[in-house]
Amino acid sequence: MGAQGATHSKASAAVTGTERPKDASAGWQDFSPPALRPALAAALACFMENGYHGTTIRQVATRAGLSVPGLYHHFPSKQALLVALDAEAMSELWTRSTAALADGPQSVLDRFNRLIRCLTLFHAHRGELAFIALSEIRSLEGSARAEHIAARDRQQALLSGIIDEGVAAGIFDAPHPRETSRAITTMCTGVAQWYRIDGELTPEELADRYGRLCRLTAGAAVGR
Amino acid sequence: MGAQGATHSKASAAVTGTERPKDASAGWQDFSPPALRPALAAALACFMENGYHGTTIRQVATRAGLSVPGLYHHFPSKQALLVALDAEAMSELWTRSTAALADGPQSVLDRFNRLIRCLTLFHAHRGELAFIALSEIRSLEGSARAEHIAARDRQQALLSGIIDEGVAAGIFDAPHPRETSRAITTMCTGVAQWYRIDGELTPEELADRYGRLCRLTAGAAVGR
DNA sequence: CTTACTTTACCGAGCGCTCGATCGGTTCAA
DNA sequence: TTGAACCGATCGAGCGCTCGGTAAAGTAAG
Repeated sequence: MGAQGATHSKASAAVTGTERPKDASAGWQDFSPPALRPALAAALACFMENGYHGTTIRQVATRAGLSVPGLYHHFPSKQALLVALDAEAMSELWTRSTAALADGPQSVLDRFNRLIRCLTLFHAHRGELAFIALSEIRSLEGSARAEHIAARDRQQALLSGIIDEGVAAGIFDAPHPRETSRAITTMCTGVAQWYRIDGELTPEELADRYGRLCRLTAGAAVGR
Repeated sequence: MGAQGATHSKASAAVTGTERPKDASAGWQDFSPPALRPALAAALACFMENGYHGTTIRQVATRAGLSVPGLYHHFPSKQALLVALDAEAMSELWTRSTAALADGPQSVLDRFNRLIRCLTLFHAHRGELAFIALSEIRSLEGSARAEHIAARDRQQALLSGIIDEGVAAGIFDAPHPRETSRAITTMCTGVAQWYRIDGELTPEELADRYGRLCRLTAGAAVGR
């Protein structure tokens, strides 16, 4: 765990260009508006189809209904599109995760359940954003990659901290907490790779099922 | 290096010739030689660093110690390099998995344990190959993509079939076998994303830990 | 053992094209 | 009158790929 204390609402609204209620404690389960600027939404769709290097700025511009210079009016480079998408993904997940942890009973199992629910809902609702942020790390240039990795480690520490707590308290039976935590993270981020919002399960149903699976994996008493 | 006697062979002629022992039932846990032709090994290294679209033919050629036309003497196109790597990954995993299932006691739990062990060992030892096969699906053109997906579904069916059996037999407690099977697959393939062969754990230690995690996730009696 | 021919393995040079990015504009609401 | 929003035309660099060749090893008839 680290000491990051008072890092509250920052540049997220500036990134999306839209104002959002941003309740600090509640609202981490609300996912109504995608809320990406048109150029970013177009870039996200293109990156999903062909990857960052497989996408041309002409494709992004066409998808955004712009000419190439029109696109460059909003973003200075192709790389900036990727960096903005990545920052949006990481900051939204962090904001929601910390809100979920703060919102409700503070027992280890309660916080574990809410964090798993948050991770699952996020990767179901924001699957494309999460997928690009995860799969295009190596396309991030210069300091952007280091910043992404720092954000990812900080995020990962939320879960592994809770698991360590749970093991110490005897709530979880996990002889190798590192692998347990990594496996659970992988399960949840993996949702972004296959879940479709128009499939059989709602994100909430999925979150319930994954909650149970993750408790099992962590060696907790089952429940539900 | 290698003062005398011991024949730690370079064996590049045999490697290029693509002959392998091919033990039918045992040997699915043996992972000694990477055994890729030089051009393929170079392509794999480049794709790992920059992805398929982010890699140039010139980079692959340089890494293989060849000129560009020299590389094209061995493979007809950049796409053919990717297809060959993908086919190698999928067929090796399939061969090992079916061998693991056939090799030993046939109870549901025994087969489950061996398949998980096989999946974990493969993704630990052949992480780069598995990672490219998983992450560059969308870079496969034409029928190659459909063939990859067919191979992947066939592979996935091995695990989900066993889980269905186990649920029917009361060995596993999994009210939603589809999600359980998908979660376990994700956990095992995820190994390729973070495991380093020179890290703290040997592949065998990792396989033991993941075996326990997967039994927990499937709702089996724990063991070990 | 020579000679003639084939095969394998490669490379220097460069083709046609597309890439990300830019320049010098025009439009239009405030 | 301004400045944000936008575009047609185009740039140099670099892309995947190919052309025409060379050097060496293999093959086999004379």
